[in-house]
Amino acid sequence: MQPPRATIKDVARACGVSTQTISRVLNDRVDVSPATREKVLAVIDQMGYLPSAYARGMRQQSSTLGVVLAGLQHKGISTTLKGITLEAQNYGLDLILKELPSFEATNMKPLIQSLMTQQVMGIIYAAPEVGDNWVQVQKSIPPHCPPIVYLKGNPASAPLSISIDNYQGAYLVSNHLIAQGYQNIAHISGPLDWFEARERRRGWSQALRDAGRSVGDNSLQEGSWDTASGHNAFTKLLKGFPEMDAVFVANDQMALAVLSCAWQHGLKVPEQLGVAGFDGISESAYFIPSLTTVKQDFRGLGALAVRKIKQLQEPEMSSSKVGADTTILTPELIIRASTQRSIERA
Amino acid sequence: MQPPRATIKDVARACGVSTQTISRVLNDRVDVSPATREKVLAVIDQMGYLPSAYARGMRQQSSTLGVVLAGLQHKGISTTLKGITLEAQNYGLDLILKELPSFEATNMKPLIQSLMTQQVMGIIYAAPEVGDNWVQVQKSIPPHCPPIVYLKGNPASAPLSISIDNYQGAYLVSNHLIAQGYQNIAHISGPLDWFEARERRRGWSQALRDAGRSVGDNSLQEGSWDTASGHNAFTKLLKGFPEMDAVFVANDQMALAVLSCAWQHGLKVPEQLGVAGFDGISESAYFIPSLTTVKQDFRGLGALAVRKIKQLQEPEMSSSKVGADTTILTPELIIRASTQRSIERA
DNA sequence: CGCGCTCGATCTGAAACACGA
DNA sequence: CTCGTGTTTCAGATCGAGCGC
Repeated sequence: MQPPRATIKDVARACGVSTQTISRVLNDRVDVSPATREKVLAVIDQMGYLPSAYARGMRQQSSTLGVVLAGLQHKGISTTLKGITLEAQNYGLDLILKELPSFEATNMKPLIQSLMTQQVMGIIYAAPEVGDNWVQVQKSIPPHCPPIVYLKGNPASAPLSISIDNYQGAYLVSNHLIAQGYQNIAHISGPLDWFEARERRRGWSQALRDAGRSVGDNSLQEGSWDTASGHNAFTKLLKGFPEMDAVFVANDQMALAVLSCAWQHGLKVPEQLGVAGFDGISESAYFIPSLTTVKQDFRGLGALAVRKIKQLQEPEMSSSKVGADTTILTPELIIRASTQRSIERA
Repeated sequence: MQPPRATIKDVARACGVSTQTISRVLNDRVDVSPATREKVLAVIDQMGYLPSAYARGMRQQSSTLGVVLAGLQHKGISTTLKGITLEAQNYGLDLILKELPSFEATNMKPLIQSLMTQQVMGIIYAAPEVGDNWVQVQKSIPPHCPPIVYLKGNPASAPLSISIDNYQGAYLVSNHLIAQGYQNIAHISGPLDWFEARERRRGWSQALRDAGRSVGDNSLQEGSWDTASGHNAFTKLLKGFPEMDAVFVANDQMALAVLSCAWQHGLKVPEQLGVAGFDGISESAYFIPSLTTVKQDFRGLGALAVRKIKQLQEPEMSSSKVGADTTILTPELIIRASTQRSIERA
């Protein structure tokens, strides 16, 4: 077999100095003579020595971040994670990832505990707020828990959170549909036990009411975010709300199914039916026709979360213990062909 | 401030036993009397004690997995990661994630070293094989490196690898286009410094040749996997290969752009133009028209990788040190409306 | 620059105890 | 009463690095 991995002692012996000197070189201290330092570095390189994070972690603050998320198959989640990984690497932080097996999973105590066992310096919680799982999370937080930054939930429910103004985005896009002259605007929502889904619905209904329109029960259908569910929901709307001439869909993936279904029924978009989505995934520019949507900066969201945790480590911050630190990002309306009946399609 | 976290000593003191007994309870040993065990568990729960993974890691084999990947924004990659996370949690493994900032990044030595510093038991390398970065990876592997399982690369280049038979998938779908009676079949490839892109192109050209067709330079355009690049590539094909009546696109996202562009030019799919993709992302069933594609089991790929590393830990395996352990998964052809000109579109 | 101690857990060897022969 | 046998427990050394002196 191969020899066990070299330790700091092996290096020390090979250099003819004490382990302390090696340690100093590793940590870039000044009190080592240039000659010794060079010699040590050479030996380290030659032996392929790497310090043990475990041993080191016993004496120092860890530089590991925990991330809890759910639904990696959704583009918004995976893009957020990309933002997190890149920013964490910028700051030299390691990252331990946990994924909830399903959105309904409420018992995350073991996940949080496992992260605490790893001595993480902070936790980014990017799983959606569904039903009462927020309560479950709160109950799962053990004493001595590192700071947790919550993404994409109800900003009111957590002390440290970053979210996107779903209400505002939905209001903007609904208003745009009204301005384009559409009369009967339906909504396909996300699962209504999701906070984000409820906010988007609220933006839609408020925009209609502010424009003096009535909001009937038959103009709303609930989806599950999945493309397939968009198909079902739209089919029901066609039956139950035949006067519909526009629909605001709670995410782009379901909007894709609406476009597909409308095409199969020979409905012309945007002439006979206006369609708008939410999320602003890059593919939406290539839907047929290109999709009007509300763009969220998922990547920026992830990066911001990392920076927030990093800030909490600064000594001056930890003392001031900001009671509530809530950031709300504003989404951006992107107008494309699927809602512009006045002009030629691009 | 709050008191520091409880250690095993605190628990021992509170129970009036030695730390050794606590340790035994934590590790589910048999040699603890039921009374003592219960008492200890109660105190642990009451104090909110959690063992430190660092201290533990100094004496035992770690149960942490390292994952290196690139391109989380691509659906295939994020789905693979989902497979990895869920399977790892099945086995009680922790997971440290590293993402290459770009596909071109070749200097991954620091990433691998950082993982080794964390004493990972194995590494899953799911970044694509691009250009000569394979050579770079090899050079970056320090001595005493834990086993590395490579996903999606050239199976020949790594001892431990899992990949999907891109050649076979491409051959199947190209053959299908031929069988449907399409005469002039173009290809939009991925970036040709990617192994996978070259394999798919090879499958396409071989299928054409086997059918007695010639393969001209003007029937091939290179994309970058991104939807936008599909648009460019297709525009060039329209100009340079006007007799084209079908196109095999190297991934679904670029195929979306082809459908979009064809629609803008008034080209009817599948009647005037057959279109097929690769990957089998769930949205492709809702493209207009629904897309024929080659489905890869990304999730299964990730799960398999975890199991493979797990296997290597079994003592009987490590001794037999299998020289080359290569798994090649077979992709599945999914025939949808975009290539079926004989029948009505669904 | 180095010695010796420390971090928090695990491992080793052996002690303390109960039991029946 | 002593001796083995087996169970339960403990004190002390130990892992690899960092820190004070």
